[in-house]
Amino acid sequence: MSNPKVPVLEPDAAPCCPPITSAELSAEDAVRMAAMFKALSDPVRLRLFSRVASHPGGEACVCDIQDVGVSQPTVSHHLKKLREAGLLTSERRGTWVYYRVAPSVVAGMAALLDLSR
Amino acid sequence: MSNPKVPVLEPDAAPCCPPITSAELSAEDAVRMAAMFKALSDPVRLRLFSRVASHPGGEACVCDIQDVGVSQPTVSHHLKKLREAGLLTSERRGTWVYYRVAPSVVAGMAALLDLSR
DNA sequence: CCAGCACATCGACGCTTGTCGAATCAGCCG
DNA sequence: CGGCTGATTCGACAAGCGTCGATGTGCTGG
Repeated sequence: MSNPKVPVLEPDAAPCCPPITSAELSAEDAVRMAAMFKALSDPVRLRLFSRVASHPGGEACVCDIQDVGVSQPTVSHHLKKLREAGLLTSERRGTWVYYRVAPSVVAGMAALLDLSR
Repeated sequence: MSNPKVPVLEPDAAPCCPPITSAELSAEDAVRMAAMFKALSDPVRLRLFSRVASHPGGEACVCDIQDVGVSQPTVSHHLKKLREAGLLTSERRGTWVYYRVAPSVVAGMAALLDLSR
């Protein structure tokens, strides 16, 4: 729509939405948030995300996490999806590419699901 | 162990997983959690879920939330998906069917995404 | 008992998505 | 340079998903 190559969210940590119990989502917010949930809606992607998130130092090289039972191009494909959704960021350092989670974006999803507010 | 319709907010909150930063998900847990995220990965479903969650009294009749821009069978289809994922429960009372959120399940998803632990 | 409302199911149709092998790009080192 | 390893992109294909109209089911009221 507005911008074809920028992912769903920007770094500016705008938490999108209050807890889902306090008010219903607008159609636009629903589209944005659904895109993030969609990024985590595949078991392989969720495992990759989990491996990055739980990796010591907060980042992981592709070579460290790619053993999830699918081919290496498929891993790359899924990491791209997570990147495009704004949940992961990547950085090339020499031969390797390192991924880390985008904390604010994930925190926004968690806040949305927090029913105790 | 089966407590059919008690609106518990129980230690049943051990359904799946610790925060995703503490350890990587197993393949089985990834499948289970991915199914829940998938249920929220469609904008229409997310809006329906949002409307139920934010409805006064914690429950909503289909007729109150079905105006989300798609046909009535499609709404029914999406509510079924949310039910099958365990995120919503339904109960028929007379002519109407009321939906409400399953708090422990949603709390489990939120806890998984809680990066600050 | 029948008309009507609320909701669910069915069958069909496009579009999207996950997956793979092959090819390509990007650094490193001998 | 030339080969090697790590990672992404490409093209293709089957399966899955969202959507609809038509139809079915359950309940209420006349």
